[in-house]
Amino acid sequence: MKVNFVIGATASGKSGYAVNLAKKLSTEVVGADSVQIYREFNIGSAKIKAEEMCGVRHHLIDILDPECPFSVMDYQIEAKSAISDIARRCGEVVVCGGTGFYINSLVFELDELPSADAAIRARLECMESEELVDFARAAGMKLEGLDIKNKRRLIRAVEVFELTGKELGSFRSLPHTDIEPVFHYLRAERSFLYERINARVEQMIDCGLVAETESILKKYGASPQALGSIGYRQACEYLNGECNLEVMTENIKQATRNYAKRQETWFRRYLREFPADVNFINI
RNA sequence: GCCUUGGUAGCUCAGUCGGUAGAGCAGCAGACUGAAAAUCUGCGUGUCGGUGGUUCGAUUCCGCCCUGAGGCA
Repeated sequence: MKVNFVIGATASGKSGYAVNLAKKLSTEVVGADSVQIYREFNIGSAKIKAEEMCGVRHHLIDILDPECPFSVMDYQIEAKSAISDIARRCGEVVVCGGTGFYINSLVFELDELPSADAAIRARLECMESEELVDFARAAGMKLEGLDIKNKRRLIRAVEVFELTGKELGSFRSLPHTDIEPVFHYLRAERSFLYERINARVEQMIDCGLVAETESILKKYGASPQALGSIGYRQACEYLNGECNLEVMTENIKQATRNYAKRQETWFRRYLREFPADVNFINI
């Protein structure tokens, strides 16, 4: 099954491009964005507005309440089902988003790993990285190939080992799914992209990012995982009195630029595996 | 005009009891299997403000000049 993926760094103009492409192909759009999944995270996630959809139906945007946990596996299940439904009705499919990890789950199968286990994570979270390494060794786990300085990954690896008795690396099979991707990669000079990001952050703040964050905090507390994402995290710091508005603005711009760079690193490497299936669009 | 204090990496600053210098951030490059807008890794030559002097050797000590900040008149 052929699927169009509209990808690129944040603020590269994916949403608008995807709407146009979907209109041309008489089809619908599936989001691939880990924050836009959530209702109420609108301004800070640069979620497409109803009027900007121009009548094109969008899937996997606004499907969850803020307090619901969500992971790539959940994404894969939901997105695959939406994709086959759209393919059956419209023929073509457009997926659009900047979460490379989610895109990946549609192109390569995820191995049958256990899901996150809150109790195990809570227990491991209390340890320092070095303690975790000793703990894993003592449990008989092999550590080669593991990024032992990355606590979050280390915890995941130990979690998988405790639940299955096998190393995370031993699951690595990653077969292709039945999706044949065609990538539309939006790209720009780094400095130009950074200017667009700076301008968009100013816009988000003018449009009420702080008020949006405050309202989410009021309704759900600080626990929603998306509150840790760019924009919301800094707005929380501001609301906690940790910085003033100007510092918050600069911090959001900075974090967004850093993120855009990480996205480009991901996509650059990723697209090397599909040299014949990439349509480069310079913005 | 005088006094004090600063001028070192793109930015904020450390340091060299005289042997030409290093952190954080930025920037760049990279990793990525159920938290991924997350998490983590690697990369540091710059007339040490200018110019004279002392010295084998000065960014470091001394003189003068330029310049920022504060104070006294």
